[in-house]
Formats: sequence, structure tokens, C-alpha cells
Amino acid sequence: MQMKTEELTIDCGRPEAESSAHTDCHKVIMPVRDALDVISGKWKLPIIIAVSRGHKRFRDIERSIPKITSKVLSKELKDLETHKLVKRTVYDTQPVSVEYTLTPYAATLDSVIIALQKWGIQHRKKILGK
Amino acid sequence: MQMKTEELTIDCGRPEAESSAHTDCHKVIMPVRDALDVISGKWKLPIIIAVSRGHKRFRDIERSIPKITSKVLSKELKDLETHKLVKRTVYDTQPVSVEYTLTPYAATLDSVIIALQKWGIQHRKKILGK
DNA sequence: GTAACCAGTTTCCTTAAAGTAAGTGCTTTA
DNA sequence: TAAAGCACTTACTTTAAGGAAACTGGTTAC
Repeated sequence: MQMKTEELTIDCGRPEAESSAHTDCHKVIMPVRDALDVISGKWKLPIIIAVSRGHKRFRDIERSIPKITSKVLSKELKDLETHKLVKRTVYDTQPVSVEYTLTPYAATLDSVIIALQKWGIQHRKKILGK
Repeated sequence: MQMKTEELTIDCGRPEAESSAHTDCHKVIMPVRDALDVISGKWKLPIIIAVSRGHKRFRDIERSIPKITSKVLSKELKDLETHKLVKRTVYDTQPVSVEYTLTPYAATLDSVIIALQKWGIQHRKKILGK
């Protein structure tokens, strides 16, 4: 789902001299954009956090995130699943119950989340001038 | 410019028992969303990288980022300016020349960019199964 | 004097993301 | 037996982002 990277051809440089800057630039921007494709957007991180807090059932997650709709939640959970961050398990009860959990892989996002959180905290202070 | 956080009221939790989970959740998600407001989107990081590579002039930056248009570049530079990541300096030459540079503050984004870059690299491997 | 460069702005248009609202098929509870 | 819960899906509408192209008002180079 949207792994389009072909348009990421950032040139970034002074054609004559340092053509190393080209590759260089590419190497930063390409993975960053890959990462942002997965975690940016309004709902993905809220969902990951809600699930990490123990909300496993669809309605449960839905209730824990104000203003999210079932439509959006459904779609975002699918995205997170294809990115292998969330696991969907169907239990053969009557009626079937479905559980969402984070994969161990989701834990690799911790450093990203922490970096974003830290930066967000100080940025708010900076912008609001407090 | 879009510092709307009032809808970030993630509830996140089991009303009875641990109401600490509420505040907890909030404390993670709110700054993360603040950070994403600033750096997510298609163009902001490419622009930051282009400027960091020494492209200072409007047309220069425009040329260094394939497919960007003047309209979008103009808007994004303004955003980055209000977020204090980019500085716009007008020199009183004939005709006036304008220079964009990164602020020292932009350097605080390094850890975020590095975290995203790292994660993006291994994620691509994971998803493409290489 | 006309072509080209600079730093943008304006207008119009298309696409994509997100919101609204209702419905589906099943089951348990009052 | 009617209401409500579960896990969603479908159809329709609104909003936002982004692209294309032209244009402004100045300046310098040919």
C-alpha cells in the first residue's frame, strides 16, 4: 500500500562539483519518506498507542480514540496490518471475536516515537514562547 | 499555522481503574502529533535537506527538488519559517536577493530525522523481504 | 528592445483524505 | 421480541492538498 518511491528523486545538487551530494541526499530522504508513509497521518500513531495501552477489540479501540469513525479505524488497522505493525486475530467464538495487538516489530518504532515526542514537547514551548 | 490540538483528546482508557493511562496517553500522542504537523507532508523534509545542502536561493531550491512548483515551495517555506526552522533574509541589492538558510534550531530535528531514516531503511527491508 | 532571470502570486483544476450516516448479519441481554 | 452490542462495509459529501499554467514587476545581459 503506497510504497511509491519513484518520485523521490531529489537531485539536491550542484551538478558540476560534488555529485556525491546527490546520492547523499537520496539516502536520507528516501527512507525518511518511507517511514513517514507508515506513521504520518492523523490516526496511525494514536491507534498504535491505544493498542499498546491494552485496547484490543475494535469497538474498544474506537471508543478510546475520540472522533475516530469505524470507517477510518477499519482502514487504518488494515494499513497497519500490511505494514506488520498490528496483528489481527480472529477467535472462533460465537459470534467471532477479533483482537488487535501490536507485533513485536511495532516495538522498533519506539525510538521514532520517543524522538518525535521529545521534539514535539520542546517545539511547542518554543513556538508558544513559554 | 495549524497548531490545532484541541481535538487531540485521546481518552485511551478504562474509565474505572487506571485513569493515569489517560494522561499518559495524552502525553505521548499530543507532542507526537505536534511534531508530525511540522515535518510530515511531501515536501518539508526534502526542502530542509536541500537547504542544508547549501541551496539558498528560491530558484536554486526549486531546481534542486524535482517536480516541486513555485507555489508549493513558496507555501512550504513560509510554513517552515513560522516554525522557526528556516530563516528568510532579504538583501538590499539591485534587485533584491533573498536567501533561505536553516536556523540553528533546525539542527534539533537531527535526532528525529536520523530515527526516521534508520527505521525507514530497515522497514523497507522488512516489507520487501530482503 | 527583447529575451531571460529573479522571487514569487494568482487562478483554475484534479485528486485524495476524511467526515457523515446508514446498513449488514449475527448474537446476547432485558 | 425489541434493543443493543459486535465488527465491520457501503454510499455520499466535504475539505484539503497538490499540480499546471500564466502573470507581475522589477533587472540585467545580448
